[in-house]
Amino acid sequence: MVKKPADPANGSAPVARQVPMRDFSRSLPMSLLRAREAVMRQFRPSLRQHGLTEQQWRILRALAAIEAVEVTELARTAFLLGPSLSRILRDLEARNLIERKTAKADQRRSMVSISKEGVKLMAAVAPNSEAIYAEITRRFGAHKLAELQEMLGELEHSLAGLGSADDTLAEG
Amino acid sequence: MVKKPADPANGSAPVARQVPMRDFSRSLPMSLLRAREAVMRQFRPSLRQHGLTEQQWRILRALAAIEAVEVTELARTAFLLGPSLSRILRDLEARNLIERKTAKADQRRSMVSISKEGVKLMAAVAPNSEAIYAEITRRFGAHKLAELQEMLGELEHSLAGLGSADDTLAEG
DNA sequence: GAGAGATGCTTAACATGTTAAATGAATGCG
DNA sequence: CGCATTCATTTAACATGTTAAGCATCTCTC
Repeated sequence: MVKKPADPANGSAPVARQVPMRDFSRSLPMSLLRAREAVMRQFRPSLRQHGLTEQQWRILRALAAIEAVEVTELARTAFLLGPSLSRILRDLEARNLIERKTAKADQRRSMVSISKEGVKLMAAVAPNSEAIYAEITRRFGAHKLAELQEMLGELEHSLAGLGSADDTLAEG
Repeated sequence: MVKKPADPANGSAPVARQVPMRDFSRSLPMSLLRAREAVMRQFRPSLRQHGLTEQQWRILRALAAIEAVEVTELARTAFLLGPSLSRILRDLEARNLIERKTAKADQRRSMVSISKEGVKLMAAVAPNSEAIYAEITRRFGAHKLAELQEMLGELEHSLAGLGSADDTLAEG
């Protein structure tokens, strides 16, 4: 089952290599994507057993650390866009894992907090998560892990304030 | 607009801190997610102007380097799951950016290749992408960028062969 | 060479990412 | 006060992530 090296007399397209670019698989976005997937692959099965998605878990974790937050701030904390968060909160509320009540001062704002049931669920999941994280740290090395996160933070920082406005960088 | 430090007489939930975990925002998955988002934010506007999503662009790039590939191998190369790829190929084919034909030897396999139009589109987008990548490299530093990718690769490697089977790591 | 199982791809169903528009409530200004 | 504007959140619409199921086709074995 070895592929033939080429076959220019194909009829369709000896098209390749006409658009020179970096090796695709070594681009920074791909490296980041693959690395993150490798990490998340470790957590997903455990979360799944508790009926939680990665994003739902992010929200519960964010909520566990505080009394209550506005939706907008929660979106920033959990790194989710408003519409995604809106849907997820609807579902989490239906499952009684969170509670919502509109703020007194400003009727537009909605204060979100984790429920008693939510806390129980977190208590059930957290040990697994911590164990998995510990294993990842052990395999990769605690020092290197800290170094990596440092670099990721710097990368983020060095790109801050670039893609905000509609610069004339595209479509000549 | 400063949040009150606490308000235990709230009625709902002085729930916080009952489930001790790492600081959420400093977890490895979050760091990777934020870093990748910071990078992709730079590319999306340019791609969007050409009516391409990030994933569609990945596929075209992967196809530009070869004559033709089977769908399964393309999925591996572009790091997409089968179902996602299937849908995207359907759309790209409808836009005449790719071509498909079933393999002679094995009727199950479908060989995918980029079309002439696809090549033209790539030629239009590639310069922008390269310019953006160059700017990112300039800002973050070429050396650090290489170092980062090296570490990401190591992370991936160190986690290879962990989350494959359904270990008894979860739900006691 | 016929049926059991494996393989390659697609479809289905549900959850999220992403952008635009809608809704409802606060704010500013005449 | 009346109304346009702004703001917080939700809804809508489309694309993708993710798992499971479906459908051909191929392979292997008897």
